[in-house]
Amino acid sequence: MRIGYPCINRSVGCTASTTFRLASYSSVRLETCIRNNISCLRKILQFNAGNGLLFFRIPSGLVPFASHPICTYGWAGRFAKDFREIGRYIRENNMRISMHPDQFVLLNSTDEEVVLRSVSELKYHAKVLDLMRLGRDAKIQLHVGGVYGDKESALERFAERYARLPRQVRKRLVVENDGHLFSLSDCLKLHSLTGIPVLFDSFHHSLNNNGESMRNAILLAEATWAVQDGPLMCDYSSQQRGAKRGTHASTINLPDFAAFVSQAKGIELDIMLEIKDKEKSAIKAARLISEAKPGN
DNA sequence: AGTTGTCAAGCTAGT
DNA sequence: ACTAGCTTGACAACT
Repeated sequence: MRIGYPCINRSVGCTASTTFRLASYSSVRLETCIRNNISCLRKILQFNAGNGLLFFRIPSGLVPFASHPICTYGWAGRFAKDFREIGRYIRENNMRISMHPDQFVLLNSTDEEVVLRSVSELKYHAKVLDLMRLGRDAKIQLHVGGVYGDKESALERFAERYARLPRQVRKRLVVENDGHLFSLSDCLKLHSLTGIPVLFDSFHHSLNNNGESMRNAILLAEATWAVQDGPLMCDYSSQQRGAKRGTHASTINLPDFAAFVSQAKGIELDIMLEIKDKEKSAIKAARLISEAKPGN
């Protein structure tokens, strides 16, 4: 079981997703920005390795404007060697990687333009992982998208468009249950239509479910992952005490986390902690896991 | 130096 | 009609 956190590390003193305004775009500006982001990504991965955190979500903003028409700069060639080195570091340390395109990526939109932009953005995400030469277990996670007034046809549109995606994208794409529209059972329906693996978000599941127990839900999601896809990926968060329902906790509640892990007993999975204090909570969780392991 | 309006992109639910 | 929320605030113009 690998433990990780998404995108931002507040200890290393840099971010791997610095950006700039479209209005001030230039290839020089972009190159500088990418160089800084890549260098920070290295630092974060080293920090993670040193702290037993082997699961990380690479921010979508690593290469700003990568899928925008303004970007004609050959960043993939220019930074090919850097991506390869980072990929080697990831593999040598047995790390797991995910990416999560932002809310504008909607495969099932009723607007064809939105779909086209979404596919470009997905290709960019796949390109980053391919440049790192990561295996098929490095995943791109997406929500189903909007309902557009009819959930069944929204699911069908996703399935149709998934089938037509380039292989490089399709082999990495996984779908995640969300907290108010598409539940685990909706995602499982999508899996039966397409074969797409289902990334299980435990917090979303607690907000939006069809009565499945936590353990049963984990088992159902786990069954959608083929061997080549790697172990089941899970997003984990807990409710901030006293805050509005759906608010992520500011720091990890270890007893809650231990209870979740016990629900997954005997199931191989990697867990990403969507908790506001990021690596701080992840380190606590990873320590809990390694102390619980016999022989450690 | 610190504050604040705005930033490529979409949709839903709550107010 | 407007805004918060979503995987993640930060850029850049202004005071």
